[in-house]
Amino acid sequence: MTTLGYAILGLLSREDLSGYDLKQRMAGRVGYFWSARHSQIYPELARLEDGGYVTHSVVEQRERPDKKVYEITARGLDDLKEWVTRPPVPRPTRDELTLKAYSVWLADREEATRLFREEELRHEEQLAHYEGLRTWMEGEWREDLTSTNSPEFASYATLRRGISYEREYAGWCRWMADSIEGRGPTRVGKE
Amino acid sequence: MTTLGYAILGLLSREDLSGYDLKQRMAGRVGYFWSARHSQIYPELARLEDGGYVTHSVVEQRERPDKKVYEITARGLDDLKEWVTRPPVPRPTRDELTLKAYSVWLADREEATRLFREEELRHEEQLAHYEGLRTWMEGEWREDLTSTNSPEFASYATLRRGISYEREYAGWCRWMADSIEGRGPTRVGKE
DNA sequence: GTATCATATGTCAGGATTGACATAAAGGAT
DNA sequence: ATCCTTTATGTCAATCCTGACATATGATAC
Repeated sequence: MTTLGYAILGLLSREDLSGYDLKQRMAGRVGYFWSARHSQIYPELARLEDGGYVTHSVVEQRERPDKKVYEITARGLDDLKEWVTRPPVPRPTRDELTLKAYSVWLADREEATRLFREEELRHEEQLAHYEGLRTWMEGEWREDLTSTNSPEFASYATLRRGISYEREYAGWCRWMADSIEGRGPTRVGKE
Repeated sequence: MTTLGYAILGLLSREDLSGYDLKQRMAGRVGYFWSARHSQIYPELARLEDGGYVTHSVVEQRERPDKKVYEITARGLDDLKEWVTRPPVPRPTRDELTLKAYSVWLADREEATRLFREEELRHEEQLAHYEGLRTWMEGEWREDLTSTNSPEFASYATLRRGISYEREYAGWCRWMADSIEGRGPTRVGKE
């Protein structure tokens, strides 16, 4: 079973979805840290059905084309549960911007500053978006977030990761831009 | 030109290296955020030489097999410089542990706690290792780090990213483990 | 009427990456 | 003598993933 397979099962464990629905959720991010195109999703659904992890039923619609709605099986749910706590095999982190930083000493000062300022902005914007979601979740899901065995807690947990990830990334970009610009890093709090 | 190609050029811009040397440096990490196996490096070197980005000369050794030492060309260096400040096409972040967190509500409490504690430890250890390197760099390279157009600054910059990345990741894992364990997150400073 | 858009499902060629397989030279250990 | 390790260079099959191609329905816009 591939990681993508588990990503799909993770979504189907919460609600029944069509391939198109899955695509919508995975185009952005599943819990913000996995993504896939529909060209990968449809074949994977077929494999999952082959393996008995999901089943589908055709739903006829009046105002749209028919769709196949997928449902997770008992077997699929068992496999998903087992996978969740299995230690992931560490995979190398690949980050092109950080790789660029390794050769930044060769670059034009101004262009390099612009690059890291732009990236800082990108991550600040993503962070602001996530913070909005967080406020909404903390208001709407106050009760659900007290128990860690609710899907709401799990969604909130991945969002927390998104927030700390974007904050960290934006902070490093700011430090880079400040350093290259020559102003010396701006201190915001300690470190 | 592939990103791997630029990773190799980034190393060759600092010193001439053989395929084997490159493998050693990329097995760990190039500046900690790119990696490759030798099965990818050797063909890529051939492509780079084909494109005129590098040249090689055979160096005979007495106590070891002969080796091909690669050198970056003027063309290669120009291309590398241009690439450094070109905005990277945003690629989706894929993180299996965070994906697991999205389905953690299905998991056994104890097993999930153990998982995130283990991962916390892994990242703490990596962080400690990086902090050691940082102390060494700040002592050894005090002067070089004042100018951002030195390779030492670039190495230091990627290390900074490694440090903040690991600290962020470890912190999130701790929050996860604490939350699932039921002790409620341990506050360390604010946030 | 026709063009475009959102819904809906698929295939396929090609590139990136991994893990296994393969060879060879020299040193050190048993 | 034989085995193991390090250095050194390569190939190849399989997998993951992207981007392009392909088709169909019904709604809305012009």
